[in-house]
Amino acid sequence: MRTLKFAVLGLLNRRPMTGYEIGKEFDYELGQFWNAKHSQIYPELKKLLDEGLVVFDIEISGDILEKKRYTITEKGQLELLKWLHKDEPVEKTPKDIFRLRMYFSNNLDLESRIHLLESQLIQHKKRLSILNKTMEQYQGGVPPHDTDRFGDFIVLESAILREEYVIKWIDKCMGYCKAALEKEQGKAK
Amino acid sequence: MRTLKFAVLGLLNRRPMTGYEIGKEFDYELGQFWNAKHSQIYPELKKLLDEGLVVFDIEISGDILEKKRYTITEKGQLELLKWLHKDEPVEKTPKDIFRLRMYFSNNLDLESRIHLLESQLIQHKKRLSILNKTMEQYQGGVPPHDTDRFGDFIVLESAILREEYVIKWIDKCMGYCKAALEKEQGKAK
DNA sequence: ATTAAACATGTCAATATTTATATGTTTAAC
DNA sequence: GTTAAACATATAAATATTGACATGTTTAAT
Repeated sequence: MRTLKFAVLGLLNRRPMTGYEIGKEFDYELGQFWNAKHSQIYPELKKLLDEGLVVFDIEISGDILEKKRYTITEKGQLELLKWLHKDEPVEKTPKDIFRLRMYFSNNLDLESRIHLLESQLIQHKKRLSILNKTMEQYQGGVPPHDTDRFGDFIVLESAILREEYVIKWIDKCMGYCKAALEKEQGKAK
Repeated sequence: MRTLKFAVLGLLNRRPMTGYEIGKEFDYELGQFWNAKHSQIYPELKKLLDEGLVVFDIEISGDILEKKRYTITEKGQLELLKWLHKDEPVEKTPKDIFRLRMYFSNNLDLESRIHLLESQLIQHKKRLSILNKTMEQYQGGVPPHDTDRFGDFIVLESAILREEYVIKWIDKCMGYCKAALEKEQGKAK
């Protein structure tokens, strides 16, 4: 349903941007829940332009480099608002390769499983610590509800809670595997 | 990286199945983290057949209906095992339309936001209650680590924890919006 | 001056996924 | 006997996404 369309419109509604800058946005807070490569962004911008939802100005950077700075049109804002108001049913849960792997993990010996879980745990803890670091800038509390910062803040919070849940789950799995391993080793004695 | 290939191999490694039955599997525990439509499954089975990773027998059901029951080959099992052992880096977090919407939610009035959050909350609570119901069958504790049930159990647990985190997040967002609304109404008085 | 990293824009091919179209059989309920 | 739901297989078209190819400029460091 062309979600990228609305991701781009939403970003341009914050401020005019070039395609490159839109791509950069996916490196920050929003990137935790949406992203696209430049090979998808540029064609999407072209489409939005054709539909009259955005316009662009050429900006010269340095001597000759032409940057296209896109601005959302009134029509674009209207479509964005309409989309934002939509009360759509919860999506089906997203695909997750690691869980798929764990679903079949009974085929792995316990040591391999523990190794895989450990590796994921380290990475998620690292990710969480980065997210927590990012959260430090919000010492002043929740940003005003009518500013862009509000959106930044709540998705960051979601990302943090998400990592916490994943870590909790991995810990549990690790507990099951370690308990089984000890039981096996006890029997072996 | 053809993840569906391994999802199918993993399922066929549990027991021989028809394409239709593979599709059904995505309705249960596994469906929380992987799924595919039959229009993707049948071509995938054909590919696996060409690659010698599965074989099939024709089974007659009723008078004439031919069912193709696929079985994983030794080669298929080897590939599956190799894939299961792979220690791959954590994926980038999956896309989520509702969070994208909330990211731009500063453009919505507080009432609309609360309405959208409320709608999501109800749906997630319902989903959680279904998952908890499913969990009831595991009264006997964690299934043995070398059985299929183990996989069923841990992904179900992950799904439950996930819903709990989402609900926690939505509650927080709702709290922010309601607080802001009260503050606004206080000012209006 | 040189160089590397970041900035900047685009297309193309391949892969993945969804939606629609197509065609039937079997089973269980009425 | 009829009917509806579930079972069963498959292809085609459209959409979404990724990875590779292609080309160049600007900025900051050395």
